[in-house]
Amino acid sequence: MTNNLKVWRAKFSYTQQDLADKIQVSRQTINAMEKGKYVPSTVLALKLASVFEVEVMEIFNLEDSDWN
Amino acid sequence: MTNNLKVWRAKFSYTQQDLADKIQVSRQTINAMEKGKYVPSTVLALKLASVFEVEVMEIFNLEDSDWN
DNA sequence: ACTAAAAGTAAAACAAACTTTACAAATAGT
DNA sequence: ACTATTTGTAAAGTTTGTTTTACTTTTAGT
Repeated sequence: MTNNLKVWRAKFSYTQQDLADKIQVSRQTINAMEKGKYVPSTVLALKLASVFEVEVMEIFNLEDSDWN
Repeated sequence: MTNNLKVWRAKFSYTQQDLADKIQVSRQTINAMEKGKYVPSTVLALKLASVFEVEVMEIFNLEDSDWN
């Protein structure tokens, strides 16, 4: 799975800390997400979509490898 | 967070096992999700959305309590 | 160049997702 | 009613998400 978190965050001029506060996670969680270090929970995905007012799929995308 | 998994699954006449196979998890994982026993990963949410060809938000919805 | 803010990273600890096995309860078809 | 299929549930175990603390590196402003 890939994500455009960094792009959306830039678009809103939020720091990682700003975004972390908004969705109530630690800054490291935001950082690790942007770095693709792990797959966040659906609640986090929905919260991010809510913050940026977009669909989840505009932030997160499945890769072919997710189906293997 | 709530979900309409059961409704979507019924709409497609899939058994829990069918759906489990499609998104490659155990049947118990599907069952537990439908029962709201835990929050699935974003990969699973995206796979379900893909199977049912809908947006993630048509299956999963945030509750007010998710923001507290 | 200096400084402050932001971002990257890492390890330890804890919480939660997900699997496996196994069995009981409910549902549907004949 | 009988049987097969489907669903519910539970416990133990493994894996992975998330937090906390802390330190280093990068970026931006003056």
